[in-house]
Amino acid sequence: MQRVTIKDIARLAGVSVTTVSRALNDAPEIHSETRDKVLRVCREQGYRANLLARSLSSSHSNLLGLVVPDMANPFHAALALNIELCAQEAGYQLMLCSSRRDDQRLENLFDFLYSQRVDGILLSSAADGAFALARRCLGQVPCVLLGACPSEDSPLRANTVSVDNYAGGRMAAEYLHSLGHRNVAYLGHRAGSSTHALRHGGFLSAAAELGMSVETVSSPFPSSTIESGSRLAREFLSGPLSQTAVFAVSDAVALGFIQVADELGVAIPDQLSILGFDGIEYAALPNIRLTTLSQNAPRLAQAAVRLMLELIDGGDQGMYTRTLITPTVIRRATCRALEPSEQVPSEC
Amino acid sequence: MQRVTIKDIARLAGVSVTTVSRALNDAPEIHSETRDKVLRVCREQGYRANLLARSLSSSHSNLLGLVVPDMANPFHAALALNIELCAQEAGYQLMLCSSRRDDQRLENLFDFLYSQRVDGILLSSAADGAFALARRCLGQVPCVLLGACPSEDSPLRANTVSVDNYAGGRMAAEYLHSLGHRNVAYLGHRAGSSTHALRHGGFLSAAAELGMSVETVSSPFPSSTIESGSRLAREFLSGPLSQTAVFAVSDAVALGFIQVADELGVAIPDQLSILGFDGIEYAALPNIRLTTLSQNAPRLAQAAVRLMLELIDGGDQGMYTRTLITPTVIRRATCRALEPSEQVPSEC
DNA sequence: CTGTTAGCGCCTTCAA
DNA sequence: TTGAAGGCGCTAACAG
Repeated sequence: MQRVTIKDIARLAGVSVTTVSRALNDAPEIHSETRDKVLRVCREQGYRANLLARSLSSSHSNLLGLVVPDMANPFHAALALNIELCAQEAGYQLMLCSSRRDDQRLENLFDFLYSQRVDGILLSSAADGAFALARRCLGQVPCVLLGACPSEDSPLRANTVSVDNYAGGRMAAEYLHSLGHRNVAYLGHRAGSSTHALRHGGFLSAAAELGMSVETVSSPFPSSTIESGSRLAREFLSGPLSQTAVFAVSDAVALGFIQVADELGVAIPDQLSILGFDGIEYAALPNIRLTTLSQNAPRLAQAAVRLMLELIDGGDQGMYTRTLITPTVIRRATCRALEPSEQVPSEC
Repeated sequence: MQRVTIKDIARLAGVSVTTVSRALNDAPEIHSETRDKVLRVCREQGYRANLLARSLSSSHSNLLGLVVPDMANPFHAALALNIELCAQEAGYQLMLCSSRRDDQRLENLFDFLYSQRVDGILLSSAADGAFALARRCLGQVPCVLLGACPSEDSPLRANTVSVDNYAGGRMAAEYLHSLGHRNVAYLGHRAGSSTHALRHGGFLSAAAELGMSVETVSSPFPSSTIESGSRLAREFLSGPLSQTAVFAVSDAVALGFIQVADELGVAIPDQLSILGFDGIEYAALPNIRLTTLSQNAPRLAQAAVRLMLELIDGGDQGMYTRTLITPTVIRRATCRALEPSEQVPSEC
C-alpha cells in the first residue's frame, strides 16, 4: 500500500535522490548509463512521480483550470474539448469544473483552482461577476475570460477571448433583413450578462438602421436552456403573431422554442422563421436543421489557450488583451425568405 | 506576486504556524479568540491555503479523478455532471478528463491522476482495457469502473457500477416483440467492448426465446456517434428492407440513423421503427422524440460515488462489488405497434 | 491551549 | 558527473 518514492528508487539503484531526479527530468548533466539504470529501476518498481511534491517544490503544476457554467450544455462541452486539445499540445493538463450557473460556486471553484496552484485559469462565463473574479487574481495567477466581453468603452481590466457578440447581433439582424423580415423578435434576452448586452445592442442597432421593428422578449431564467426556450415560446406564441421571424439568444433556446411551436401548430419556417446562436452539434440534426450563427469553438479555444500560454511564459505583465472572433451564419432550414407580397412594412 | 503563506500569517498574527494550521482546520484545541484573530489576519491578507502542500503532508487530496471517453457526448456529460454533484456533497472535487476514445491517452490520464494523488479514480469506459487499468491500481488507489461490466461468470476483479446491459438488451427485444416486430436489426455492435457484448447477448437471447429474427449490423467505428450512426444507416438502408424495426446501440447512433432515413425517404416509424439506448436529453427533442432505454445517469452517478466513498473510508479491503442498474423504457414516437395484418412471421 | 520538531516527496543551489 | 543540504507550504505527533 505504501507507494514507491524517489528515495526508494535511489536506494535500489544505488545512487542519490538527486541523481534519480535528474534521470527523471532528463537533465543534461548525467551519465547515460546511470540514467538508464535508474529508469530501469523505476520501471521495475512501477514508480510514479508524486506530482504534488513536484509542483510544490518547482512552483508550477502544468495544470490549467477551466470553469464552464454548465457542461451538459453542448456548446460548452465542445469548447472544453477543444481547449483540452490545445492545452494538451502545449503540455498542460486541464482541471475542468462546472459552476452550474451558481455564482457562489463559481467563486468557490475559482478559489479552489487558485489554491490548487494551477498555472492559469480559464473562466468561461458571461456573468458580470466573472470580471470581478478575474481582477481579484491580478498578479496572482494568469486568468483569461472566455465568452465574457467588456464593452468597448469601459477600461479593459481583464484578458478576454470571445465571439464578437456585437457583430453577431448585427449579423443576425442583417441576415433576417436580407430574407425580407421586417417585424422580428429577439428572444431570451438576459440582463446582467455582458454577452447578452452586446448581442442585443448589435441586433437593435442594425435593426434600427435597416428600419426593422424589434420586440425584445426578456428571459427571467438564469440560463439559456431548452427549458427556458420552451417557456418563453409558450408566452410568446400565446397572443396573435405580428412577427415573421425570431432570433433566439442560443441554439438551446431555439430548440425549446421549436418544440413548443410544433406543439401549438406554428409551422417553421412557413409561418415563422427562427435563427439561433452558438452552432451546437445537435442543431444540425435531421428534422431540426436550425439556421444559426456559429461561435466556432475550435478557434475560440485556440485563441484562449494561446493567450494563456503567453501570459504564463511572459509572466503576465499586466497588459490586457481582447480577442474577438467573428461568428458565421450557417444556413439551414428554419429561416425562409419572404415573398415580396408578404413583406409588410415595419410596424413602427 | 509572492503569495502569502501560513508562515506570513503566523508572523502577522504573532503565533506559530501550528496555531494557524489549527485555526484553518478548526481544530478543537484552540482558544476561540486566537482562532478569530488568526482568521481575521487571513482574511485581511487574502490568504489561500496551498492545497498541494496540504495534500502532500496529509496524504489525501479530497480529489476524485473521473475519466470519460468523450465529454462532447451528452450522455457522458450528464453522467459527469451528476457525479460532480454527488462528489461535491461528500466534500470532494472532481478532476474531469476526457480520454477521447484513445486507449493510449486513457492510460496516460490514469497515470496522471494517480500521480496527482487523487483519492480515487472513476473510470467510465466500456473498453476491455479499462479492466487492466483498474487492476493495475490494486491497493494503490481506489478505482471504480463505470459502464464497464464484466460478464457474470468471469471472476470479478474490479469494482463496477453500470447499467444492466444484458437486461437492457433483453428489454429492447421484448419491447419490440410486444409491438409485433419479428424481423429486427441490431445496429452498431462493436467488438472489444464488454458493454456491447452483454447488450448484444441479452438482445439475441430474448429474441431467440421469442422467435424473432435478428440481423446484427456491426460497427467498424471506434465510437457510437451520430456520424457512425448515419454511416451504418447508409449501408443498411441501401438494400431492400426486410426488417420492421431497428435497435440502435446508442441514442447518438439512432439519431444518425434517423437523419439518413429521413434523407432516403424511409418513414419512421411508419416503415421502420427505431429504438435507442442511453436516454440523452436531445433524444427528447421535438420532431425527434426517440423511443429509447434510459440508463438513468443520476442513479448511476450516485451508486458510483457512494461505492467510491466506501472504498476510501473503508481502506479498500480488496473486496469487489458489482452494481447493476436496470434501464427504463421511455416510450416516445419512433416505435409503433404493427397491425396484426403486418405481422409477418419470422424469417428463420 | 500553544509551540517545537519532523517529516510529506521532490527540486535546486552549491560543493565535491 | 554526482551528492549533500536546504526548502517548497503544510500537517502531525509530542512536549510544555
